[in-house]
Amino acid sequence: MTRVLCVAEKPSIAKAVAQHLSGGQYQTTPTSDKYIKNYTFTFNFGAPLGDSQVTMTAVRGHMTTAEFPDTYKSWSHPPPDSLFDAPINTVIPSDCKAIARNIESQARSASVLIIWTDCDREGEHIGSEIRDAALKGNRNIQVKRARFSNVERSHILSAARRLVGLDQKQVDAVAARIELDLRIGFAFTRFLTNNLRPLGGPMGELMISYGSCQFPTLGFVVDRYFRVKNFVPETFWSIKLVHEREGMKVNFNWARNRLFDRAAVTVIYERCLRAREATVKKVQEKPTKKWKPLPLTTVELQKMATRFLRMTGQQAMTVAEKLYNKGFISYPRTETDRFDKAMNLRGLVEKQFPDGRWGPFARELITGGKFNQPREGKNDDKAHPPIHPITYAAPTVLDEQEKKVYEFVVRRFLACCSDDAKGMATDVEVQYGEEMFAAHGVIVLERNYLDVYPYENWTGTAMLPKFTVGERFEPTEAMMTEGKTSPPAYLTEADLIALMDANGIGTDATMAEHIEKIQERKYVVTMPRGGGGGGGEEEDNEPPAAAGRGRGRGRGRGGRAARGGRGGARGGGGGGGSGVKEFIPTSLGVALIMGFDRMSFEISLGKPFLRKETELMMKAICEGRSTKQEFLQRNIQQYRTVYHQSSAELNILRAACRQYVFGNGNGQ
DNA sequence: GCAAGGTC
Repeated sequence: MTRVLCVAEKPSIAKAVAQHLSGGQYQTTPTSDKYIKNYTFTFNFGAPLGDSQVTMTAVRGHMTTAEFPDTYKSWSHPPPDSLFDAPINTVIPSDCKAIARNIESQARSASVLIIWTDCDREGEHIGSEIRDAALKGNRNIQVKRARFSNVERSHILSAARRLVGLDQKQVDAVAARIELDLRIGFAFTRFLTNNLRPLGGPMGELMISYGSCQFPTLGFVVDRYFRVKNFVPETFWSIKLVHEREGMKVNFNWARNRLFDRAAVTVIYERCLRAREATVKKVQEKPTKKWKPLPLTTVELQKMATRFLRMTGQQAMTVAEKLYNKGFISYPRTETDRFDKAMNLRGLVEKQFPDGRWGPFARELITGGKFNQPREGKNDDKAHPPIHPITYAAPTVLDEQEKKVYEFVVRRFLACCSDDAKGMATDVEVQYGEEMFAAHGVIVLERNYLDVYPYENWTGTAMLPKFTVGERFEPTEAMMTEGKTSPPAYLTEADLIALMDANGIGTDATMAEHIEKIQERKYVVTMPRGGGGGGGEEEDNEPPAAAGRGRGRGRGRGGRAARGGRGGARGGGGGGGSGVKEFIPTSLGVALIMGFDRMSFEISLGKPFLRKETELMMKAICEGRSTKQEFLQRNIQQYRTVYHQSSAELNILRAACRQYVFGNGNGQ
């Protein structure tokens, strides 16, 4: 019999795969790592391996770490820029030694190694770490890799019979990223801390770190801060048309919405009044629907948790991990928003029958024939399915936080397996003078998923009275109104996560960590939205992080929110008690970003472009269009130039710090 | 004392 060693990325996968391959007939042996067990069983891999004696074990994510030699311990000499070409050692940290030894010794008695890490880039690199540990124990071991994207029995069995090789290109791409992040992170952190310390104040004590993800994250917060601060309200005018019929008040919206020219609106308005009557030009009734949500990804979970569960993204992830480790929900780190067609979703819905809150809804899906296949998003990380409940967890076995997250995951899943909400939309268009006005109404006919998913509602739900094409009527009310544009709102955590996601900053597993990091470093603070400071509308000179703004959230896109009517911008739902927090940079955070922005290099460290480029170059390595050597040569050279230019223009950075942190001079 | 990425 062939002797085969299998290694997964985490203990839970090792167990699940062992279970499927052995049909439950396996033996368990503990290792010297408290989380990792070895499972032994027999399995027939088909040709060429055939009947095999298998040991299945795992690592716990990356097993090695990159570090500089001890001679580079000092922060001042050799100078930080020596880190751009210092040697790098890849070592196994002490808490991973037992894991490596286990693989090494198991490899001695095996002739084949099969790597069962996640099928993403990092997984491929972890696979290479496993390979290296195994080769240390057995130089002749044959290395194979299983490709699988979920732990369904049939999928695992077919993956075991279609083994492939490790993809060295992906391994190289990750190795290049690791090396670059280490060099630039350490070099710039030492540079900033050393050179800003003499300024005193907060810089005298704090560590000023730089990281390829934390700086762009800070950049987003600072960027929005300035868009709020520099916002200049503009006055606009509009025409409001109201008609009462059958006891209902119908608001017609002006097709031009609003104009920033008072005289023009006055002329148009007077023409409307002279026409006296409005004519109905179009009446359209058509079925409409509100789509059910997409299957749940990590990014979406974090966004929803910060909006509706009063948690930070980080807290939501910690709780989700606990639920995962207890076996209640699936793996919480995924980019996938489509379920594999082979998955037995009905079975998972049935598991929710016992619940008093959503059990009846789940039952209706299955026994009432209301089950619908979930929508399919465009993302598939080929490593994990969307987040979904695995088994039923009674409320008594969960703590308060776990209850909230579990409830959300279940409701989201049931919503996905339900049907879109359905309604009837009515559009009425009228001509008044030479201007067009329109009213829109919706009647909800079937709530469907909305019944189990309270995080959404179908607003704007209103019935319209009967109108007939060609009829004329004298509007009850026609008014010229004045309003002011209001500034965009500060970023919420959900906004920040969305920006990071869109710009490729961090991964689903690390975004929340970067957000924590820039708070820990005192680059940003959070404040309750609408709270603090009394929110004087005209004040514009408050220092960063000094006061919250009493503003409702803007409704428009592109930061141009408007509220019509005379009252101007007032409390549009952001009032106290919403629990939503917004991110505001500290004076230090502003100084760092502005300092780099004002220097004369092409791409500022505070912008997301460099990191995006890194991401693209990693892709290029994976696709064979570039190599690790080329990546490192180019990037290190680029950052070295930035480093030396930053040294040469240190006065600009220091001036920005004096300006924003101490309020001295204009910093130019 | 420094990064970002895995996972517990």
